[in-house]
Amino acid sequence: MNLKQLSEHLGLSQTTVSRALNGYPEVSEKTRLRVQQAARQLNYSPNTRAKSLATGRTHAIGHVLPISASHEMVNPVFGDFIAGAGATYSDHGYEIVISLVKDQDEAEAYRSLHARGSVDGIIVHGPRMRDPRIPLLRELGLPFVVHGRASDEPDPYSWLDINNQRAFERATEFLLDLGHRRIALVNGLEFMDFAYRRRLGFEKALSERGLRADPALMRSEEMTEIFGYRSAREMLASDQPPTAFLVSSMITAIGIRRAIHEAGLEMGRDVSVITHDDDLGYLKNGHSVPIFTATRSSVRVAGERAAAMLLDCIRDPGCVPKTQLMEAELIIGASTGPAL
Amino acid sequence: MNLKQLSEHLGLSQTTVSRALNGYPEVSEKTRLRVQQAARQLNYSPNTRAKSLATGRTHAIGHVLPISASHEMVNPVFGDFIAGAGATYSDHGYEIVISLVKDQDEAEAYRSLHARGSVDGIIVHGPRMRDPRIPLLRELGLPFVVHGRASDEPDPYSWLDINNQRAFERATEFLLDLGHRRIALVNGLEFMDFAYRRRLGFEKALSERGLRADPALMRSEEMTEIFGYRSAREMLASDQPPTAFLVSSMITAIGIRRAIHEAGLEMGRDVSVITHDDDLGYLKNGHSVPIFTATRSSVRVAGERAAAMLLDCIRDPGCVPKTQLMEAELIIGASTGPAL
DNA sequence: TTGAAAGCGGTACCAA
DNA sequence: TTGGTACCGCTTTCAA
Repeated sequence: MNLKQLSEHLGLSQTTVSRALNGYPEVSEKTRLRVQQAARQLNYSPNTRAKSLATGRTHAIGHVLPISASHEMVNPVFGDFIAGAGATYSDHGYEIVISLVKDQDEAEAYRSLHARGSVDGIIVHGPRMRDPRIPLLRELGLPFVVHGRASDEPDPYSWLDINNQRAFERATEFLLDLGHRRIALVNGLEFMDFAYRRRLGFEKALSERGLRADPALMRSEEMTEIFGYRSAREMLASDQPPTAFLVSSMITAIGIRRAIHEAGLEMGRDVSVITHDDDLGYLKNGHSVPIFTATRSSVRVAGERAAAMLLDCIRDPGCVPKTQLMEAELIIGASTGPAL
Repeated sequence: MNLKQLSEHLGLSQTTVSRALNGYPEVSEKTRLRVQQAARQLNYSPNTRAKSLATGRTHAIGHVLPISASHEMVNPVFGDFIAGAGATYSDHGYEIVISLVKDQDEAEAYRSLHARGSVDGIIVHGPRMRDPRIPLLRELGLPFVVHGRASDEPDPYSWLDINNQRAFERATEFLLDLGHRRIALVNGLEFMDFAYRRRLGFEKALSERGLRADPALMRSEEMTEIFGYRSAREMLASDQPPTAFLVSSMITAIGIRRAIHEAGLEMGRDVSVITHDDDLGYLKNGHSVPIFTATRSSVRVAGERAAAMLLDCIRDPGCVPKTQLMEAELIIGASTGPAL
């Protein structure tokens, strides 16, 4: 059922039917009602492709995911982020288009997404400290919101970020308060902005107590499980093993748990582990309660908000860049969820 | 840059340029080369919306994710599945459209996706044992492949599934071999097909040793963390606590680990845990090695294959339904990844 | 081997 | 308040 068929069925012109369905004021209430009813009854939905060709709006948002050639896995927080964003989009009649792109030809992906006219706007995931995608998108004139930040980007742009620095600062302070002095930082690649900021927070907390970060206890790589396993195994085998681990990813934490286990140690008793992106934390010194920094539900909320920012920005093309910094829910000594 | 501009620039008709770019044989090699070069140079990409309006093909695949109103979280395996599917799609010039849908109005979502003409085919996620989506999609004539199966569906349809029954059967056998007799099954909702099959496997392994599943050790609910926590806490506090847990989701396993920890027990020493969907398993009886059923990378491969099946099915509209059963990589006593 | 022109299914301007 | 019609950017038939 298309517009032509519907209008013939009603004995009206396509114009009138289109107007009635899209809420234009110049159509009489009587006809509008008749048209709406018929549309519902005959199960008419306008063809999105035709609509976007005519209007120049696609009503679709692109999410471009860089996939590193080496491990090809998607960051697990992505699912929660997209769930939040998707809820906002569908409230406003937008679709999500996902583009998985090998990181070497990312710029090309944005260019082509724009040239082919398949999206009205873009959410940028996984920003680097200096990220060429930002000037590129600006040049293309394609509205975008960055999930995260690019510290070295001089010009303003819209972003929404978790306060990574503060989260790791607080987690470090917390471990210091418990008496830990040898705290390991198992971080992501530090050209990624979030990882850079997390290290800043870690170092800041230490230096404010007059301590210095020990390079032997700091690792930075792509956040795989094997990386966590190797890092923890090496550090635990050293002369001065860490008493606590601060970890950037739940996947990496799996490897760390395994190394701890293989070393004959017990988490929470012999070694403490705090993980970003929602995993169960284990603390020594009598603290058997879970610790998170950044829960899955807060990632979802981040998705909702980023999507709302982007839609605003699409609606008002002259809008000035907006920014939003969310504090991570660092839950210490509390429960993991509602109504426990 | 659109086709008209490009053709004017070349002094050719739109027809010829279109033919040259789409590999039609009737255009001379000389013009084809000239056209291709100009297209590259001027950064021309055909507008997807116009193209799909003209051809009736959208070159987009829909992935509809049912979101339960209660917890609104996306199953974490989805990210890996979509990564695999996306790789296959982009090799063939297809886009992914994600639709997040509250489970009550799912049927409507498929209808509208079809009526609005936004996809050429659909991957169905999270099938129930009897799933109304399958007859619906058949009726709509929209090509689809089910990720999973619907046991009660009488007519043939295309699916790709992990052998859930066999995976849980093997994991149960393994625990029985280690001497476990009180094994808990913490399962997903059993109207979901995968959960039903996992229980079958669990029960089969027990009954083949002349044992019967103890209802007190079997739970089935939506796979949240809190569900895992509560289930494990209750069972561990009973007169006859389990010595091992077989768990359907890495998220639920987080709650179980927490309950074990709070009970003053240690995983791998006092209690064994084996989790589906890639998490670290902890085994008592001297087995400190990791155990998985269904790794993240196998989920990725499942995505690749399901996508390939769907594309086949779109290319050949008269194709008969195809099916594919993948054995879960049940890794016991082996390493978690390559080159450990 | 090339081009003109009629769609694909809508929207939106202009006229009635 | 309604309808005719030109377009949006591409494909495809038919004619040259």
